[in-house]
Amino acid sequence: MAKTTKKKSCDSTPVKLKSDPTAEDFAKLAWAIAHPARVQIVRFLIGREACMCGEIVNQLPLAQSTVSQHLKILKESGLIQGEVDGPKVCYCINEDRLQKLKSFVTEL
Amino acid sequence: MAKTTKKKSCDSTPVKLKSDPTAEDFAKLAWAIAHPARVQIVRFLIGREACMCGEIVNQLPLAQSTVSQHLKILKESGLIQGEVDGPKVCYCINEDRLQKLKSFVTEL
DNA sequence: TTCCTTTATCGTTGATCTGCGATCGATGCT
DNA sequence: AGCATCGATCGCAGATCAACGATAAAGGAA
Repeated sequence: MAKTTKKKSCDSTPVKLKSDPTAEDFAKLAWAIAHPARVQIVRFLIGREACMCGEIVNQLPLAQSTVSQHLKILKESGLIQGEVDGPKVCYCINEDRLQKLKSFVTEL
Repeated sequence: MAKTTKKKSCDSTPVKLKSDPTAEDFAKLAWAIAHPARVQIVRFLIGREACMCGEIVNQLPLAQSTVSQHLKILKESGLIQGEVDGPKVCYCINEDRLQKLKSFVTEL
């Protein structure tokens, strides 16, 4: 990806698009919620403050393994985090990361 | 399930999350900007108010066909719109749709 | 008309996502 | 110890994405 095949003219316009290092982070956060199930998971977690994985599974018409995958994606984006509590895992929102997403969008 | 297990605010709530139309719309908008190139395109268009496709192509290290694909995705999400102006196409932000995305995120 | 420019679309290749069942690891309980 | 439960991971299928080059379609200029 991004083999940087240079185009010909580079200064035909007075404004140049600066290479945004934030674009990648923005895209990553947006990607995390770019699926209806993950939107619902995030909303659910925000409304519940914290809950177990099994509870989330029960709220969605998806298999446990599928929900676990979505949770993994959300966790990798940093939007949520999970704490092992005995045999269970308690998930909750990462407020800092959520705020980051909000600022990215509002500053558009 | 629902075994009166005294967890921290983790009791069973008969709230169903399936078939949430707003979650789908939210996910669609999030998906539109879930790629660094599309983030940059959107930011660029917001800063420029309106510009031609070729101008966007010159700002990105991507082939013209690839950029056209991204523009198509953004157009399908409703986030941007293009007006045919002779042989060129003038793209601009759909403010209503952008506002919709912002409200979705801020209301998280 | 013929040519040039601008943009969209086609066709391909490889990578990634999504969904599921099955299974494994870890923990708690009896 | 043995067993049940919870959650993560594996492996497979099908679908979609991302990138490119090549080409088509549409309008302006010569």
